[in-house]
Amino acid sequence: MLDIQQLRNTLPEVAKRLATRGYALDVSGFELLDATRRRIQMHTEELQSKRNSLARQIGQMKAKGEDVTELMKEVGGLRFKLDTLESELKEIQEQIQAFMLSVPNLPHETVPVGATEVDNVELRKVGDPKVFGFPVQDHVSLGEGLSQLDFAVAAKLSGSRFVVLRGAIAKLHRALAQFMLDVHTTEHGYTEVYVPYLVNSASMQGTGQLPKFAEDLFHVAEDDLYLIPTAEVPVTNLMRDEIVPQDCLPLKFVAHTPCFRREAGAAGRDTRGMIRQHQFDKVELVQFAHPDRSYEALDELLSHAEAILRKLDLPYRVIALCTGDMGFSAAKTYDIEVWLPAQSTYREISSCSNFESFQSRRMQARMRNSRGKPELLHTLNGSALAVGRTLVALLENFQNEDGSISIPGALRPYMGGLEKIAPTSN
RNA sequence: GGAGAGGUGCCGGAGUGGUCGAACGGGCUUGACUCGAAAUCAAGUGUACGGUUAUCUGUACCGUGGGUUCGAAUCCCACCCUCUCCGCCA
Repeated sequence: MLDIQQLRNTLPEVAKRLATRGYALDVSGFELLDATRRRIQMHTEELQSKRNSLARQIGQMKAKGEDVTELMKEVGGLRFKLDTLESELKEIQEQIQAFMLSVPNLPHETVPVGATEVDNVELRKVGDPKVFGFPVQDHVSLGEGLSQLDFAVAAKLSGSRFVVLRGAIAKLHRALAQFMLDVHTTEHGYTEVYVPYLVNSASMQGTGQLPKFAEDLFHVAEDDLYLIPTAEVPVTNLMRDEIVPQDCLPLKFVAHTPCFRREAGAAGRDTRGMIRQHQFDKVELVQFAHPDRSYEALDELLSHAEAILRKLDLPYRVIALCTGDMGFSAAKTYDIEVWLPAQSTYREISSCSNFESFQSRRMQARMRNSRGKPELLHTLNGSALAVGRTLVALLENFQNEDGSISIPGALRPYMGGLEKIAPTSN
């Protein structure tokens, strides 16, 4: 949520910046709404003030045993008018709140301006795509060839966009998550947290999934709880309605969780394989930063995600998303894309964003600043990494001609020393 | 799931219809004392939204949402959460 003061005071500039991400701010609609609100609010508060002072007088006079029928009559006359005004005020404030919740974040000034992903800017490529001396297979045929990746049985259990892993590949999947958690906690200074996978609507609103993106979420109607689409939701909401001392910043958390997404708008996209599933695991980094230092924190967080790919010897590139391609809540986003040889392309494996105060304003996540006043802090997060897609990348990049998979050195300690996954591996 | 207790400011904790935005204590800030610190003393210290603007001022907020009343932290209703006991249970 944007700062409503900023909207009032610099409406044309805000509209212009939002236009760069393809969002048409309803300027006149907002102006009308806000002007109406102001008029009703002033009128309401004036009458409330009058009522309060009369009520106070009645109390004082009654205490002295004086007659109050005149005053009672006067205050009674206010009542109907006040009831009407108060409900009008409430309604318009709800409208303004709904409006504010629907406006996306302002792009940071360093974000490249553009309409779609073709305008994204590649910042760097790291590692060279390996040249294979044989026809490469994709992860589906590799995994099914090893009888360790099973989409058919998953469809029987749950439908499309699910997978069952078996044997060494299931273990490799687990190893990846353990490895990532260990690197972030021991080398990058993150505190590991274990969090609920079901959250309430206030949490979803805090990070921006609600109210606009309900169709992307799995909702348990009976309990009005949502399955988390990313650990960002529960971990960021740890600080909802909290005020922390500024010297404890930055707060850095890492969590490994499953993520659940309905993929409602993705019909027909990435239907083959593990790229786009209803359920996948992710190791997520979340930082709460001082507002003056959140962009340093973003660079740092990005480097933490990259570190995993470097340690795994996976070729990747880093992309700065353009204004039109960024998510609703982000002020600036870097994507990391990993090389997938079977598709001869880079595919997203991480997304690292600074949300500035967009989420913290919704959540009222604050710090006490040097003047002793509460001030919104900045929130950041990034995948480090999406476990399922990392598994895909490993299978494809470390495949051998015989269909076996070599295991990168960094993961062998987590695989009981196993160097290669062959059809018989468990 | 059943029974009981409770949810108040940064924290602890008073407050059962009227000047309560809220006693008291702690914390924090500033000042005094001190070479400095501690201790002590004094003063200050909620959030949000308006109006006016270096000031001052109005309104709202005591788990959430309704209701009663001239007036609600205080009374009524519903819901949420926490704790204790019982039941159940990975």
